[in-house]
Amino acid sequence: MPSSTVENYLKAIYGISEETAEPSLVPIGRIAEVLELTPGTVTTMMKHLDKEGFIIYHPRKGVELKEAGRHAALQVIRRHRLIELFLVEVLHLDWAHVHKEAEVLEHALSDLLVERIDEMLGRPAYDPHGDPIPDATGAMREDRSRALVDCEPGGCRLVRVSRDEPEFLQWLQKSGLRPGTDLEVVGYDRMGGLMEITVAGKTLRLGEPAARALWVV
Amino acid sequence: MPSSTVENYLKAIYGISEETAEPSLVPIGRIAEVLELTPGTVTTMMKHLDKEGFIIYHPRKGVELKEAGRHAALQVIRRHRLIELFLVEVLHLDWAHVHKEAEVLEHALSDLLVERIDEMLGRPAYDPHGDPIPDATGAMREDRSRALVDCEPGGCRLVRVSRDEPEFLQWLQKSGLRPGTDLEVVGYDRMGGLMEITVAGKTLRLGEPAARALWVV
DNA sequence: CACTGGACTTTGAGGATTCAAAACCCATTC
DNA sequence: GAATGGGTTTTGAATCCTCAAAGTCCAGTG
Repeated sequence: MPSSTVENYLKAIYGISEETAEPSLVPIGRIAEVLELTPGTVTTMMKHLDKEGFIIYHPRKGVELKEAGRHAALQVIRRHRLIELFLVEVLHLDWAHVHKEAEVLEHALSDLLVERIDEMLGRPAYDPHGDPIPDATGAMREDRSRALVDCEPGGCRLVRVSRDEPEFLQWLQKSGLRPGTDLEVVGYDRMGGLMEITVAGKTLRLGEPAARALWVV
Repeated sequence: MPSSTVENYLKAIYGISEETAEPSLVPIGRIAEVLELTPGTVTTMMKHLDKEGFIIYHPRKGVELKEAGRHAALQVIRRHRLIELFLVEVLHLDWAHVHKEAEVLEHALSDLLVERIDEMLGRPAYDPHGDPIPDATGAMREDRSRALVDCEPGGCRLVRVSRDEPEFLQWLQKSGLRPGTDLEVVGYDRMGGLMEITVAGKTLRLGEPAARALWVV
């Protein structure tokens, strides 16, 4: 029932609200930034989403998702992640390129089709980037990973990658880094923002933005 | 590049122009009927499609596709038919229900994805309804079938079904009629509009609209 | 407490797509 | 040749989503 535009707003709001551990209001400017729209456009839509019962709009403060909004967002995220996995597993598309494809398809698949795909993939819990896939009710695994950048030297396993750029993902792949890969932190130079790790015997140096996008247990 | 709205107009125009053997101008009212829009809406869009170079708009007479329009239409039809086959073959959706699903997805799949699906299905020539699938250049098999309603008594093979309603398709399926099924025309009562055929030993009676939607060789 | 800067809201507008209803054109009829 | 009627076009308006730019609010500063 919500248009794909509305779905994208809700997904963005959900995503931003998940960025911080503490629950807090999502600022309008942040939504505008994520969706690459002007703040005025977002304000207009926030009033609309409030009237529709998806969010509570606190003028000049920000917005928060209501249950209906959270649920709609999780359904879109579920579709997105199932589609990504489907494209990789069944159609053998490249891990690095499925994101944009899924961004479109997540608004075009019927519930029946999503259910069929979910079933075919064996009700998977994680997508190709290591993000948890919500089940049909919206529930998903708690994330227990830490950002690599916060790790002390020692062994750990990469479980999630929180960036979407194909170039970055392709570089990871070439470096042997995929969700599931075991690695060892050699050391981190906080001042220089440079981390040294070992993967399959080879030594790699990561900049801080990269080390912040890799999540390990 | 054309919006999905434009794609639907072009697909409709192409479809109507294929209804008659002789090439002739496609009337505005027919397009409105197929797309369930008012004639005024269609007129507006025809001017736009003409300006964009997809068609030639002859006011008060009708429209004809230019090469760009024909090509765009065939690409959409290609996507539609490949998606239908994919849904049936890979996701095991019911033959009777894939049309509406494909109607949405045909506007959401990238060229890369279409190519991948085409390859996976072995570059198929026909979709689940027996309609020919254009190749990447827009070329497709010539259709040599005749409407069942025009057949003399004797044996023939069902190759195509030209209606989309799930109820009709489900009824066909229950009656053992699918593209590829051999059948025998027992007789046709033109006045009563009733055709009697034999399928796998069983006798079936078809009304004229049904006998007109079944195509045989 | 007045001032400033930054974030947010408002306003006016435009593109895409659609409708209802009035106006129009023209082949056919009388 | 004028009238009729059906298909087409025009007109005015609405919805959805978007922007630019002007206006507003408020936390923090001096």
